[in-house]
Amino acid sequence: MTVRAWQRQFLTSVSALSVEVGMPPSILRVFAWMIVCEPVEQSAEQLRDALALSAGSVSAATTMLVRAGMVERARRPGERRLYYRVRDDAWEQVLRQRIEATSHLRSIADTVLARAPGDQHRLRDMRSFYASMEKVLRAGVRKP
Amino acid sequence: MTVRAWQRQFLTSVSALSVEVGMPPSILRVFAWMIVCEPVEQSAEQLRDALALSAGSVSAATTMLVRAGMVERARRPGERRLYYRVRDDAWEQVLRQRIEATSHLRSIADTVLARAPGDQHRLRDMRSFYASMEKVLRAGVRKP
DNA sequence: CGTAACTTTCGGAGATTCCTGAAAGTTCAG
DNA sequence: CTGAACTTTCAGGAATCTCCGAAAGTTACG
Repeated sequence: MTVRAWQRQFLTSVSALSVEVGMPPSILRVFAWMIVCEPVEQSAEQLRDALALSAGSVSAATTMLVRAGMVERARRPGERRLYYRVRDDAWEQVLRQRIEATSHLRSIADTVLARAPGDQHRLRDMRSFYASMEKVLRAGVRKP
Repeated sequence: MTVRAWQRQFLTSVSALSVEVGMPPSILRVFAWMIVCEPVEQSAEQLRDALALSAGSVSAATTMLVRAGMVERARRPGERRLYYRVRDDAWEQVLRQRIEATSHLRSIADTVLARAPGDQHRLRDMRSFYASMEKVLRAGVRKP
């Protein structure tokens, strides 16, 4: 399996974001590869070869991506190998997680506001930011 | 300057997010403190005392927060000290940066799509996710 | 200017993270 | 049930990150 130039470019562009996304490069690389690989389904060994990762890293990455709902496993009858592919609703999962994270921030602000005396102008700003963000994102779920 | 229980709770809740936000705990703690501190304006020394940080860490944190547009410096005439306070438009800056990041992801997808042959169903999904995200966020800027 | 008050820079220690490679665990064909 | 193929777990090491503290740099008053 040879990695083409445009695929390599995609891999590096995406894994460069590992720090801002807060994910290990190897996991980002695996997911990026699964977006551009051919064929769509890849075995752990294919991932290992294409990305020059150890078997352990591939296992950790696939486990994590499956748990996050971005990737799904597929077994083929009469084969020991597992295959992985991007889920159709992968991006909905991403959105869901963002909503969750936003909601969490808002609830932190809520909780502390309930305990804090006085004006708390700055805290209220924070809460209304995340509240409106949350609303906007949830509205984005229902396809317009 | 004594840190109250509700303030401490806020500090820990926020700094617990350092890994998912992708920011050092100390910077997050400084920003969190600036949201709940009294008085609103704090000198570097006050930050140092309240958060038990070294002068160097406080300096790094304030520099970073000022550069990110979340915090502003204030000088007082006839005083050597610098004071810091949360900017009124701090959260607009956060939103702006999110839009930027989203737009960047979309443009990565765009660029690679232009170079990739064939169907690229998965890449197009990614692009349209970030494109619609971008649109939604930009709409969120104009206050409803 | 000189000095005192305050802030920033910078080298390095300590902690954490990420990845590898080997060993153990699973799964399926025979 | 046995053995081979494949996957997961885990300890360890390298690289990175984060923070501290001392020294250098700034700023404002006398």
